[in-house]
Amino acid sequence: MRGKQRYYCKSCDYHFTIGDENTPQEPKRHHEVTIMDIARQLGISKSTVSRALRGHTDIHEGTRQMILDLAKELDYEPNPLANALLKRRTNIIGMLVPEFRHYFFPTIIMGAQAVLSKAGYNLMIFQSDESYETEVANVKALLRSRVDGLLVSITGKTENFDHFRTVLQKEVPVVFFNRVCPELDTPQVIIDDYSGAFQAVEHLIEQGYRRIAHLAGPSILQIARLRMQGYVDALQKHGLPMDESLIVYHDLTEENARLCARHLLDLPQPPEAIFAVNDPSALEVLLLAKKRGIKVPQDLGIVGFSNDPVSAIIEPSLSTVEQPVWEIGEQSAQLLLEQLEQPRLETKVLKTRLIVRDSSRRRG
Amino acid sequence: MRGKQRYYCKSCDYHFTIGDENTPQEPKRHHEVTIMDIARQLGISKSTVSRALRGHTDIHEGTRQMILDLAKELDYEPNPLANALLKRRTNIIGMLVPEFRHYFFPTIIMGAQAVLSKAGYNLMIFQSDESYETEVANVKALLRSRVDGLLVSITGKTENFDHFRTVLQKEVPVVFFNRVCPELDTPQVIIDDYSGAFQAVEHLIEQGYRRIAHLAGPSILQIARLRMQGYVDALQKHGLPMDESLIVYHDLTEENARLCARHLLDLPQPPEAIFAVNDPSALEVLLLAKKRGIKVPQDLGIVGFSNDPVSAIIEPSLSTVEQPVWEIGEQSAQLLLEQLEQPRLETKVLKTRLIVRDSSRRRG
DNA sequence: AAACCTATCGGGAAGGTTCTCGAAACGGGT
DNA sequence: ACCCGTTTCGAGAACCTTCCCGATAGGTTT
Repeated sequence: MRGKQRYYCKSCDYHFTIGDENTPQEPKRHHEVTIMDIARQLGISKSTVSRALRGHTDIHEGTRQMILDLAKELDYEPNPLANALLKRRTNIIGMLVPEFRHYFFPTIIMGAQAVLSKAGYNLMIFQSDESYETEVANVKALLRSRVDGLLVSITGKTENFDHFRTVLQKEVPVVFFNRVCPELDTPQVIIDDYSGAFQAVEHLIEQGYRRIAHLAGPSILQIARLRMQGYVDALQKHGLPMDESLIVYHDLTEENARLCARHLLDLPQPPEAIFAVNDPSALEVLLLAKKRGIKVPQDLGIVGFSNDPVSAIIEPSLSTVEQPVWEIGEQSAQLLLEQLEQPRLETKVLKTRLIVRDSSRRRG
Repeated sequence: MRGKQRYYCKSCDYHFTIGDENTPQEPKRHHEVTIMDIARQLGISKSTVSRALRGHTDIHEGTRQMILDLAKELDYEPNPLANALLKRRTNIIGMLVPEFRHYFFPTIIMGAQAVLSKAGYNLMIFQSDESYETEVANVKALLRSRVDGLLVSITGKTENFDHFRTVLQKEVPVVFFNRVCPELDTPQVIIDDYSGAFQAVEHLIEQGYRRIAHLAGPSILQIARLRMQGYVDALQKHGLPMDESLIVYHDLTEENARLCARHLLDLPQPPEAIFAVNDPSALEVLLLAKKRGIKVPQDLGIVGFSNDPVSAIIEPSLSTVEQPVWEIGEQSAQLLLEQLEQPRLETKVLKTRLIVRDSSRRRG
């Protein structure tokens, strides 16, 4: 069996036998080692090889060893394409994020990747760049690629969810994280945005700020609505009036955040403090205030959301609401893996924590 | 032809005909619309359908329309797995970066993705986390996934390149960018590190700094060696002595950068200025200096490399050498696409530009 | 009328794997 | 010597597509 003449094609890493049959079969033009090669050399069937490699039970121990040895010697790698075609499983997870310039989504991706690669899945990442059309196109592309599941954080402009309905119709599981979809029954990973925002605004009130503005996100996003609600309720709890003119919505792009910051500081009666929906936009406020010589925190208090690393090193350092970013990735991936086993609805809510820094501390 | 009774399985989005043959064939358990479905319903062969869909020529115009119409009606999507299996092309490009917490690599990825997705390729991204073992494992995983090509930036610890030799042996094209592999004949996208570093150090000298240290990268990396050489030559040109004790190497991790920064500032006779191999490490120096009350730029000049957005907003703002990050991604992808057509050696060198900011300006 | 040409289409293999079903082989019991 | 249960293995279909090679039909030419 094992003693046959084996040849090795150096240029392309291909092993083959000559005189196996009486036909001196020459090496095929392009050779990837397949289970058929192993079977031929061992004079057995491909079924047997497949079973041995797969660790199936009813295989003679000697035969299995022969196969395993030869497979290692030939450096055999199973072809995932053939497998995927047969099993309708690519072992690829699609991930869709709005952007990854800042630290937030990259970190989530890393968390997800850690979990998924341990489970034998690879990641295909797309970014919608806050464009609804791109998001739809990306979902389509992901579906075309036959990914096994989807990890999604939607854009700030996504109002129509038909593209995700298509996904669910094809029985491809979807887990939303951070920016979730409220009208679809899918598992989600979110944080307690409401209480995070509430704490942040209450903290500002405690520091003596009264006219507190909110640089909000697009109200179609749940995170934006919840943070807004936290803001509103905190004001109300402390008997402060809510001034509509102090609420300004932005679409989560950098330029737009800059515009909104200017709008707020240009107000005839500018706010004493600003609670921003995320750190990048809070940062825009902070930078503009610095440029104009507005004293932070004395004349303007600022609190952001998410604890971007920049917030700690900017001067004055930015108060913010920390959220477990890496863990969001992990949990989302974990949830998706469970969906792949058995679909069931589940929402994970992670905790936030207020980090008070210099941008909002003007007492004790 | 078209008038046959068609049924539609709502739960799984499957169209089928009954009474097509005399056997009332019921819908298969799991149904994805295939070209066979189209062929069956039209009473033609799958070859014809395939050709019509592929835009082949010798097909009757009427037939083609029928096929195209039905394909659209059934929402047919070609199965890329079957195609990939047959053509040995997955249309997936593997990308391997050391990390993507900072702005640098994410931006490169975005640039590459823009080019690749336009060309019909998808991206599979891995990060080695500055670990050689992870890099090797990732390359293997990418190869197992049968990617069509590789876009790689190596770790700071990669001395052995056998894993990339394996890739080339399998005739999978590789393009290195930023952190390239010197001993392999592959296309690369780099920047003029040498002159960038030279300018940076010369600028420090012009500002009157004399004892200039270099927080270097691992010397096995070409970028680190070139930047080091620029540093050395700039000193020499201006007749400054080179003090070995002022050169300290770090492995590009954050913790290690912090250690090295401390080491430099703890020196019995500390440097007057520090040129760092990249912005994140320059930032560590800056932060430590601030913490210790060392005046920047008066008592310590600092210049980084890469122009991370944080550098512009930190206080004092960080002088740095700008490089066209997005373009590195674009060009790498472009080069890889060319490799896929026809392998040929090419190295693209992009320009850098010194940006002088507050951390190094103490004159004029 | 026979031969030929062109336009259009079908059959079947290939790509690499897994899985079902069934078939040998072998040992032991009667 | 026959039957039966196990153990071990092989044949072939299926997954979905593309492509090569022929085949058929109709019309055209001689």
